[in-house]
Amino acid sequence: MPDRRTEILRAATRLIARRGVRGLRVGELAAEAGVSTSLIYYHFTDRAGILRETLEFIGERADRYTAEPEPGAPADDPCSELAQALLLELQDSAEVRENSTAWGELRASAVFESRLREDLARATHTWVHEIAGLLGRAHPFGTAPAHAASAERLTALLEGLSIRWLSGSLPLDRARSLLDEAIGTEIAGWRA
Amino acid sequence: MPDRRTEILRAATRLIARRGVRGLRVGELAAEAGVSTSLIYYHFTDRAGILRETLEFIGERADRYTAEPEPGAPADDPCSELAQALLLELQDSAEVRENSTAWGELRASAVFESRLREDLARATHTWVHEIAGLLGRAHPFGTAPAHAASAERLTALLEGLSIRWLSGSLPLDRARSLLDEAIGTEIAGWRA
DNA sequence: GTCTATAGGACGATAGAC
DNA sequence: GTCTATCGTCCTATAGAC
Repeated sequence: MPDRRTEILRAATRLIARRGVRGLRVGELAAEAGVSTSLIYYHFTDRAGILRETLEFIGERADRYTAEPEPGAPADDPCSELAQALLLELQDSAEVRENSTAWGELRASAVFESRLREDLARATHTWVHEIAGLLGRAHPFGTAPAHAASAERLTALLEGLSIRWLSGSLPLDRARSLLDEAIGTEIAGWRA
Repeated sequence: MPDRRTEILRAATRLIARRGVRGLRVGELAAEAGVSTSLIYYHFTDRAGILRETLEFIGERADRYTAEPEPGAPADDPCSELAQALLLELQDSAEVRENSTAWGELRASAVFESRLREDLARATHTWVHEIAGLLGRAHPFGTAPAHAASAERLTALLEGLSIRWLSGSLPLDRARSLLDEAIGTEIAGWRA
């Protein structure tokens, strides 16, 4: 039973994914959330504040579905568990597309708004750390710095492929196979 | 001796790099270019048209400094030539930073504006093709599809690292070393 | 906490002279 | 080709009732 505030943040995420940060209109957000414009300003200081809090919201939501184990798949092998965790973000489902689009928007916005940067860096670090943990379980003999470097490369590659997909420069299945190969290459690198 | 039109495009690139596509105001662009607002509308159809043409401009300019051989360095080895071509885009110089920032902005904008997508896909393809060509010279025995895949991965990784750098989630030297290692890994993959 | 109504300003785009 | 002046709209934010 989410409160109004959370409903507004959810609506903001949907709207940012649909129209972009630049296209987010406070009035439109009110309509999407089914409330009045002034209620938005009751709950948030201003438009920039909405953006900032939406980032946190997206960061938390992204953590949730990355951490969540797949219900249908067994995925006992930590190596394929890693592959799944990353490939999960390159899927043409409404939720993933929405999250990826919104995430990309906020990443791009942070280049120009310093207030967003700190939160974004923290969320990024958390994500990289999670992937590094999976890598550690997939290959326990690698060193922690090597896992960290691989995790940074793989997540940065994923973001790069993701925005190419969303901006129409790369078909989804091509992005998936490129990422899949990169995962293999990173792991193979340790065995050498 | 560039004409007014080109001056406006240059000013647009500067401004997009400074304030983002979202922050580009036609009036501000006029001031930056030292002309009147209405002259902008004489040379371009509307705000979206300015954005589209600025993308082409950036694409051409990026080609130019990627293709250009370094004046000081010998760089006979095609392998280090490749590394240079990619690492050149992760440098804290005004020109690179401006181009990378503007490129990232237009990439992000294309997610929501279909008119931008075609140009962007073409510019991306050209870039990937150039890098694939360098890979072909660095390792003539690899297959063309393998070169293409590596080029796509490396350029996508570069874009991912670049925006993390620009958005304050990754220090520049860290981004450089991560990319450097990835180049080594891609090339090592063929030898195996 | 939530609404209606509106102030106040910024911005894209155009008209028309030179 | 380039300017000055301005229109009309859209949008953020607030005032004030309930």
